[in-house]
Amino acid sequence: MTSQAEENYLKAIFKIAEKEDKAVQTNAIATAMQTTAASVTDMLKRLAEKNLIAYEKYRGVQLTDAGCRLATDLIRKHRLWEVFLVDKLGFAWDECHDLAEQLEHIQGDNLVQRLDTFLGHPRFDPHGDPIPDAEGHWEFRPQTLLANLQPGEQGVITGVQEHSSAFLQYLGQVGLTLGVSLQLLERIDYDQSVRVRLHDARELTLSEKVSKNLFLKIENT
Amino acid sequence: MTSQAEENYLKAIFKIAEKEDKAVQTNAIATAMQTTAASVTDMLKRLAEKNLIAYEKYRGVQLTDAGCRLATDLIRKHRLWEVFLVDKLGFAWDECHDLAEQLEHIQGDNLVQRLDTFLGHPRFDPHGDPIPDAEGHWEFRPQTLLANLQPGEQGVITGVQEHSSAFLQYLGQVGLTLGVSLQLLERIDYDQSVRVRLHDARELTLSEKVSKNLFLKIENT
DNA sequence: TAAAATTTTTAGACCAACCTAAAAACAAAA
DNA sequence: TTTTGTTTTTAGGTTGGTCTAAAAATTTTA
Repeated sequence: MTSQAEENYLKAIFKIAEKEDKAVQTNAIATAMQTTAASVTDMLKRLAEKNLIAYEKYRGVQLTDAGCRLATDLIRKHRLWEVFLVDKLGFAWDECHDLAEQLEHIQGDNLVQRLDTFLGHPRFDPHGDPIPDAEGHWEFRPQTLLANLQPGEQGVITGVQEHSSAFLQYLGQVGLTLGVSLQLLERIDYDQSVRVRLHDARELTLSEKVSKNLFLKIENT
Repeated sequence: MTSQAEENYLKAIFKIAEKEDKAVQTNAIATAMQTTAASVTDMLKRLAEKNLIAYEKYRGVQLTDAGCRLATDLIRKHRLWEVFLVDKLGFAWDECHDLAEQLEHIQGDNLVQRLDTFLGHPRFDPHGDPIPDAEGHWEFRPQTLLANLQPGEQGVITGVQEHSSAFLQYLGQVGLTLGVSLQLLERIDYDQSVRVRLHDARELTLSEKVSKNLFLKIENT
């Protein structure tokens, strides 16, 4: 019905639309998919033909309900497979993305549902991103960037904004993973870096870049 | 490196070569892949170009060492995924083939190895077929068709010759799955059907067709 | 061994998905 | 409002994988 290429476009469009609430532009898709604008235009015509997007020449695109549903299902599959790879197969959280990118395209009755059950209906993936349920809905979880914490405030790591391998590997190395709780000691005015204390009393200095990509749920002390 | 289509051809060639020990013919591949001889010829050229098969016009093909290795790896992956689907996700043994057919093409460092470990290094898949090890080797397991048992002889079900959904479903319905032990009571001369007694004392009559597709390991009584 | 039947290959075409280069539409600035 | 610059689309081409129909090679039969 829908090819892997089509699915990848739908997912890319969904993710761009999530951030900016306006029609998604051809170039934005081209950049996200690492391809050319011409190729994107080609594909947009196909997707419009299948009523998965609303496409007006030169005006950008929007997912239709059907397209949106398909994209959400893909994200659900992707994130469930990531949980499988990390929780069951023991991959690190920076190693699972490319594999999940392939696994999300596997088609079969009941597969997702059975996988979900097997994994214990997880609601978040290994990066803290929410997993849509079978109806395509997910709950909003309030979380704050470490960069926005006040000195003295304490929180537990709930997710990352950037998903690059380099960032995830770095976090893993210094012991910052989901569920770790930490307290903001001080913010250095000069470069906006922050000093934090971990649960085990270890102290770390984190750059502004790190603090702007790390989500926490603030805890009352 | 190798596309899914190429991989499927290699696997088909491997499976045909396994049965008949001579060069594999174009038509045999076409039949197995449900495609045309012309398409097969096209693909054979590509595979020969990549040194995965030895191809001589009009003379059929043989897998090279590289091609054979690739095919064996695919079979390993296919069968490991089948174990996953049945043992972990709870699919029936007649439901897992199509999914495994997709999953076997997933590429990633360590994936197969980790999956193998997670599953506890199974040596046989849910249909009793042997799973090649990481080096591509598998052991031969002596087994006999139910049709070749002598009255009075007893055995435990170790596999099936036919893998059709209809056959597997039928077996499941009458309680014949891997590991079930049974004794051959008598063979009816008229139609070569057989009467067997199961471990739980239940008696069944099985057609010749069934008895010629069911493997057992003979047990000494 | 020649004719008939079968198998295999070539020739030519199609589709999905991509590309580059050029043209067209739109947006911004002078 | 005309020019300039950016974005998007079109035009035309490539590749992998498929197809049908026709030609060529091989095998079987007479």
